[in-house]
Amino acid sequence: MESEQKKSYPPGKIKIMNALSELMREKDFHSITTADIATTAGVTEGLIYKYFKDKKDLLYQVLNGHFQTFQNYIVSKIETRKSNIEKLSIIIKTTLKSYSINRVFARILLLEVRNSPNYFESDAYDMVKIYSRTILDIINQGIKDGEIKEDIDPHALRQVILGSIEHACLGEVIFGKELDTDKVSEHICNIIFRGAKK
Amino acid sequence: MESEQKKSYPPGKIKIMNALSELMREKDFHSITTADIATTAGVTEGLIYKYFKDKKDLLYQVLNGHFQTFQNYIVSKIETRKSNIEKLSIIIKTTLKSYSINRVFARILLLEVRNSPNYFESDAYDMVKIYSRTILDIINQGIKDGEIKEDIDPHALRQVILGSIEHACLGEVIFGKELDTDKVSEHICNIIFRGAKK
DNA sequence: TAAATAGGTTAGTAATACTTACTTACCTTA
DNA sequence: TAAGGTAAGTAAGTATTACTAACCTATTTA
Repeated sequence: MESEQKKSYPPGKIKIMNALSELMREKDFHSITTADIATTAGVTEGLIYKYFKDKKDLLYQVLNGHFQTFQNYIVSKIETRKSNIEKLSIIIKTTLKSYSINRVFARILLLEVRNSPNYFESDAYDMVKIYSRTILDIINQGIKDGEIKEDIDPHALRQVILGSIEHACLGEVIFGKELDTDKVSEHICNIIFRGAKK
Repeated sequence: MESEQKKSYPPGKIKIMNALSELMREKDFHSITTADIATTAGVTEGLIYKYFKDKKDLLYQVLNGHFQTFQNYIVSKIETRKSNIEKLSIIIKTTLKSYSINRVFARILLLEVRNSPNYFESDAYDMVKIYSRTILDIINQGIKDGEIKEDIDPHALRQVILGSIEHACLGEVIFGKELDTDKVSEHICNIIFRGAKK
């Protein structure tokens, strides 16, 4: 059920990371105490600080662990397609699905890390930048290939795509609502690519 | 310079709220201590708990204060317009501008409150719901009036609109970047209403 | 065999959100 | 005009919690 970490990490470290992951399904990060984490993991509080600089570092590393799953899932889906619009559609659908499958990941990424400045110097954020860059590249290629209108601002389009995805997930992440990712992504793509105006 | 609160609040309460507001321009909520707030306000820590249930309640009330400014600004702009598309465009532009002018407000709304469940029972969240409902109503009216395609899902369109706005502000809020709100909102509207696909 | 290293524990400490008991000043209204 | 009530504010805590330092013990390594 748990166990995303396959690395040759010491067992205690894995237990700690899984414990936080588990607790974050119910509570927000700030109201989870280090004592909580330790007892859930079945280790002592002190051990947390053997493996993690501080509580936030633990959060970032958990985030990074989930990122692996995310990246693999995304990459496995895009490559085969030739059309850039199709690629973007796949990214939208796949990202939505990833967030849906992996809600703790979504919760950390969308709600918990963004308010602490040092997150933006973390490895996890580097991965976000790569992901985000990928989208921009596809957009630019799409404009070059004549699939996307040339009067579209690439950065703006990326913003609309990312914003739509994230906002669509919020209800899910915050209230635990179910989300029909196929349907929602279709609706979003419909709006973004074909436009809402008659 | 400060002073948004005109209500007949006791002076200490106003000072406390303004103090938090001020501190939040530089730090994130969690790294601001109650001692910080008290000294900045020129009162004692105890007084905070005379007027606010806890630190988060203070945050929510500050948010509510800023909401007043926000609502007034928005409302003053929409009413005169007749076209629904135009109304939505104005909302996008005006919201972006509001966030830009009032960054502390944006920071609280987009980064700080969403991760604590009891925010969603606060008065502040009720105002968000009203704002959000307004957008949905305009969309539905737009479909009825034949301005917006009838195969568009109203909730999805709202999500795209809100998501685009919020994501566009993130850089601003997190990194303090400047944002050309007129330009950005134009780009966003261009994509959402006319579509990105050639 | 000595020593270093890895995995883990115990028992703290400092900081910080929040409380309780108290003071002072102001406003009723009888 | 004085008593009583209340609103505004203070002082001095307490309990919780993130984090630390020193210690233990087994297993590898030289």
